[in-house]
Amino acid sequence: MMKRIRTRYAPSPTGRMHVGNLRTALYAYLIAKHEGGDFLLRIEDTDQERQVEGAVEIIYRTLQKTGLIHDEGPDKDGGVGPYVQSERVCEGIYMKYAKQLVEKGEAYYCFCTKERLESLKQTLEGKEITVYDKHCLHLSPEEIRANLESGMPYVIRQNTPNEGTTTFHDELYGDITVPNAELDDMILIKSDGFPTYNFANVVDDHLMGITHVVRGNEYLSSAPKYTRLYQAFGWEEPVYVHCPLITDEFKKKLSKRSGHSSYEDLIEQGFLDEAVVNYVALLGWSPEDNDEFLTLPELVEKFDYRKINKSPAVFDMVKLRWMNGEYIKKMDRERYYERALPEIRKVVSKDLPLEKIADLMQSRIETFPDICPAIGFFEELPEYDPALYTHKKMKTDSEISLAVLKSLLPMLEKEENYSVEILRALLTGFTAGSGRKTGQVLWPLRIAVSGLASTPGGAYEIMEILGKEESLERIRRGIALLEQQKASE
RNA sequence: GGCUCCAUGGUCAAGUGGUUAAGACAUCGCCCUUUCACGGCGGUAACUCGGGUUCGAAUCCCGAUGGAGUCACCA
Repeated sequence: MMKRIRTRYAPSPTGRMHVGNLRTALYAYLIAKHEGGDFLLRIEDTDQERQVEGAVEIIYRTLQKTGLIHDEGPDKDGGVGPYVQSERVCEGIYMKYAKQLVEKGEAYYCFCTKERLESLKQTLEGKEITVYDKHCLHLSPEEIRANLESGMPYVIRQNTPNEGTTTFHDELYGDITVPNAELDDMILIKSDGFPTYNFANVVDDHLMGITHVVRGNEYLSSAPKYTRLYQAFGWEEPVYVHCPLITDEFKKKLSKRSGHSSYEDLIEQGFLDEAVVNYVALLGWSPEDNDEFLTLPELVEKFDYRKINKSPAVFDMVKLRWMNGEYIKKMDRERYYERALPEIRKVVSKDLPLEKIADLMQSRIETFPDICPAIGFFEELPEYDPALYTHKKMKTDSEISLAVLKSLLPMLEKEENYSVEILRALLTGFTAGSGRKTGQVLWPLRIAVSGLASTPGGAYEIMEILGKEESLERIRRGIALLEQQKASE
């Protein structure tokens, strides 16, 4: 009987969630849910200085919107709480376990000052590197007791031997062996009494019964330190799944600090939750049947972490945009209007049928803000060059255009119903009777009512939206423009 | 620089010893169309290199090269 799978997402509340984190959360969720397991949320707020107001709310909101619903967390007690590390600090959990390690000789008190640590620093290729020299490991028990009693600030460090190697197993990468000499004596408990991420993570994953640790590839090189911790405690190690990195176009790790978009930024830029989740799921994994469009339940069903790619993936905004466009096309009316109408209102203040403008745009946009630059001509006819009336392929020029518009005008003045159907019937009838090509009629007409070489929709749709009065006004202006041009020749 | 990981078109990504090396995005061309978009059809484009193992290697091994990650009282 297999143990019930438990995974967790353990963010630190430092702001918005960037897509790398989102993908890690998603994979953790999928791994658990694929097997009917539990997905927990744990807040890792052990860094007092990096706390950001409201960041926890962002985490809740993001998980909610993306559908990654946790089974246990600060707001849903599953019996292994608290689920916020600062609260666990208050319960003395980490200190208790750290002292256990000190007693076993697996960790030790360190009283080194910032200045001394600074002197250990060396620079390699512009990067600052500090390797602790185990100075305090050699303190006598008396010295340690005296230091503690005098209230001297201290940290607790892991004691890693300088000889031998440590091996851990990752589901994707296999066995990875690292020389122990490479493993720094990392700090377990900071001088403010809080644990470091490294320590709290191991303790909590164990205490919360996490079976599969899902995290980013950037933790691969510190993983052996965690293994040593598990061994020091005598605890069973979880299954590790290190997800490949998501990078920018220069193949650098995506990070908040370099100003890469967060999930919330993307939503603000007009992307849909489902599209972002869908796209991000495909960065490092693909379904067997090759169908790229997957809902969250479908992902749960099809996801197999053994098939996650090992190499990093470039975040391709162009493909995300395409996928978002596909999602927009498939949106039902109501939901689409909800997002599209506010965009349209940014540009159109006149009393026009906004839903019709929205309908016109649905198959033409990839993100919602794409709407704005395309519909300005509805609000106001732009100044345009009469040369637009000349189009070789349409077999039309300013002379033909002028003639067509002039003969169209009285007919259109008589018509009251400016619906697409009626206009089409009217115009096709005219075209047939005039002996002209369709393009020779509709091209000039569309230019006149839009002033643009390319528009969403054709002349019928535009005129329906503009209505009779405005359409006629624009046609008259077109005629005037063409006559003016003719006169100046 | 040490350590570790990675290596199929510009990008994502199938492929686990024998394939004409899938598919998607992008790109280019054609068709459809009153323009644009949608849609349809088609094209260009890849196994980093060098050694092995094997009848046979994108696939296994070694090396080189390249890229990335990491080396905090941050997570």
